[in-house]
Amino acid sequence: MTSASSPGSPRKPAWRSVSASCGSCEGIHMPSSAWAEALRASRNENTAKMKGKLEADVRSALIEEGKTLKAQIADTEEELKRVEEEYLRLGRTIPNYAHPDAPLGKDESDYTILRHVGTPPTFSFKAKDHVQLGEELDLIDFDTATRVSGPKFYYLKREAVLLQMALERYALDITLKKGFTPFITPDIAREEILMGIGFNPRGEESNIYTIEGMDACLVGTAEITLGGYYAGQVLDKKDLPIKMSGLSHCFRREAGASGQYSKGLYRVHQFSKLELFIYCLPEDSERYHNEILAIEEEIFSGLGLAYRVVDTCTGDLGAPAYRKFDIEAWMPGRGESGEYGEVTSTSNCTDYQSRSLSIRYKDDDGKNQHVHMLNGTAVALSRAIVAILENNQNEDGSITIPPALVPYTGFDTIKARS
RNA sequence: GGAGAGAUGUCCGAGUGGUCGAAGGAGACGGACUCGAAAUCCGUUGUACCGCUUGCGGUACCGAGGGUUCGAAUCCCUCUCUCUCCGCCA
Repeated sequence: MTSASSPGSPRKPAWRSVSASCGSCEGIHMPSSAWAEALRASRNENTAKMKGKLEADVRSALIEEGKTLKAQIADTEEELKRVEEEYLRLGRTIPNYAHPDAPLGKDESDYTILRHVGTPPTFSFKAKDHVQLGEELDLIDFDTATRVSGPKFYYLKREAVLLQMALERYALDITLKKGFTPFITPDIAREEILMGIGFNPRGEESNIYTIEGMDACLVGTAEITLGGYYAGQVLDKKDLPIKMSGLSHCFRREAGASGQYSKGLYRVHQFSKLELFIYCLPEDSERYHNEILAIEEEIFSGLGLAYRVVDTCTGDLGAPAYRKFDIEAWMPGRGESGEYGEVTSTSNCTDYQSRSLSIRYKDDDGKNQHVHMLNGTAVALSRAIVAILENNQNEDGSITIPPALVPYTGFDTIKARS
């Protein structure tokens, strides 16, 4: 399903955590559409015979023939529609290939750590987690949000509001310097777009909120709205790459997710995120994947946070992803005495999404080819706030603002409340 | 939200049931004329998919989706968008 510009062979879908086949369905689908086309050709031929003046009995014979054809076409098209739906449904269960260098493995424990950057801070006192910090400094109110909206919602208050906005602008400015066009996207998208990007909006395990009475969902990420932007279009080769940087709210059902590792702001139903998205030529996608990762690293190292870069294993890749890198920032309040927690994720989806969304460009021979599509987190605000609060806490209960954010916040410390 | 008008190819624009993939014009490209250019004249010029294959054949596409009919750009229904007027609103 893809062409990789990399040594070695792409990992076959067999290495993924799913199995699927629609070969048998294809064997029915192709002949059906050819037969429907042949019948339509007969109908058009029949129609063409009736153009001039005709004897009455010749005309009525042709009309009778047309009626027969009409019935056959109706039957065939009904069958074709049924087969086509099944074909597409099965097709969506087939994941992308995986990059030859992606680590082979079954689940998230089989990742490869590519590098560690920065040193986790040490504290001469017992470090608090962001939930406690947020409460003591009156920055985050989970309890009221639970009463007003439900569990896993939160109010940001006071300096936390300014901190979030500062982070947004700090990250946006970096992406602007890298040539990304800024967007604020809709927070709702049609189901067909969700499915084209590779999300399943329906079903028990879906992480997506659907909207009653509409064929639309709340987006879980701006990847959906940025990736849907050019759905159905043929792009000019000279306009590639297209680099977008989109801010949106993100809504996730997170059914069943709870416990120590999901506490506080780490896993919530609603957060804001600045997402990077690139449409490019197939031969360039690997290079741009590394570029997105480099921007993510620049954003997080610029905040003075220690992090590691993870190369996700084949079994833990989402269906559209050919390769995925995560950045995990050190979070002192996580686990017993601090652990790494995911703050960004960037995927090269090659032509997987562009095939289902039909996003193409005209190559030098005038043939339409599918573009490659990549996405990555610039900054997920809620998780960045977790990392900043926990890493920059002081013994007196105050929080030091990372110097890179001070021009945006206008203050350098969140003072302890007495 | 209410009333009315509209949506046709790169653009403008004709087309109210079969001879329409679609007149005419503009633009673009090729050619003639010219030392060259302009003007003029002649010709070519939509997209996607499929099959043989460098040309031809087939199918689909006149805002989108459904319907009527042997046959739909054309008739009917629904929706979307644009314009005008009224109402409402950040």
